[in-house]
Amino acid sequence: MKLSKTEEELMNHLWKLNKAFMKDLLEVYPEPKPATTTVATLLKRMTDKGFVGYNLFGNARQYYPLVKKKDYFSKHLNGLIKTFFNDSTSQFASFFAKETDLSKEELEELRNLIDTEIKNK
Amino acid sequence: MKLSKTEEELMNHLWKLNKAFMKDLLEVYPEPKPATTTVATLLKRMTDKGFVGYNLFGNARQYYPLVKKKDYFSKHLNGLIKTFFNDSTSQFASFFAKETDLSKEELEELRNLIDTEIKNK
DNA sequence: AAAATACCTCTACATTTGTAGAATTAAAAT
DNA sequence: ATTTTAATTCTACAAATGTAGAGGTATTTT
Repeated sequence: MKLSKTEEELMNHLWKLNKAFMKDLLEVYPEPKPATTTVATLLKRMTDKGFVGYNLFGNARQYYPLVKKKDYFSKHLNGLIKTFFNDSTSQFASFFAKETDLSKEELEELRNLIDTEIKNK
Repeated sequence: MKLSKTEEELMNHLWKLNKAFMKDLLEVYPEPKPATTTVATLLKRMTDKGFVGYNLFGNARQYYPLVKKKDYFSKHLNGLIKTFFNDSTSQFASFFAKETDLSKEELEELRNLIDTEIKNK
């Protein structure tokens, strides 16, 4: 199962907040904020899809993510890579290194990261 | 404008083939193949959205992509990065380096690529 | 030429998505 | 206790998506 674009956005807020009531979620939306019921609908759908859980406080709910961002994103990225790069991560990697607009500093940082990864293998 | 998931898949076939008639496109689908009309509908929608063009040969069309895979994908990836990494490419990069399952060899290759990129800056 | 093939457009329809009003309920504030 | 606030569920509806039948035309095959 997958989240839709708007659901993903909301999920992302939830990942940041970790735990949140409706109010908190509405707050992070920029103007013009969606209607409360809109967010409520989304949360309901996301709950049905198994991505969100909650604890009751009176009749209100404190929502929290049921999937880790990392996991969700990994799967996602793999889908992308599968679709666009014949399922080849390294093909994607080289695309990324070339086409992305990282600064020299960021690239150097990335290289260091990769070096560390290499040592751990 | 954006392509839907299924449209993307078809687009990807088109990128691979570069130029293709219906027949060619149907061929690349694994069993169970979709109905011809299904693919036709998709192609029509994609044409309307401006992602696909064609040349007439009799009443048949030879379709071709109007956007480069690279460009399409870049935009796409940026969307992802925006959604999940606070719009920070380098944050994504480090996620990628850590979470991806590249082999030592692939990582080394990637590092070399990055080195080259650094030199070009 | 007749038949078969390929492929197009139109139409259709169920699902999913984006958005939100109406009605309701529980908790908080006065 | 009454009003206000926050949040929920139900219902609704337009647009987008996935899928494909029906019907028509051009091209190729026999």
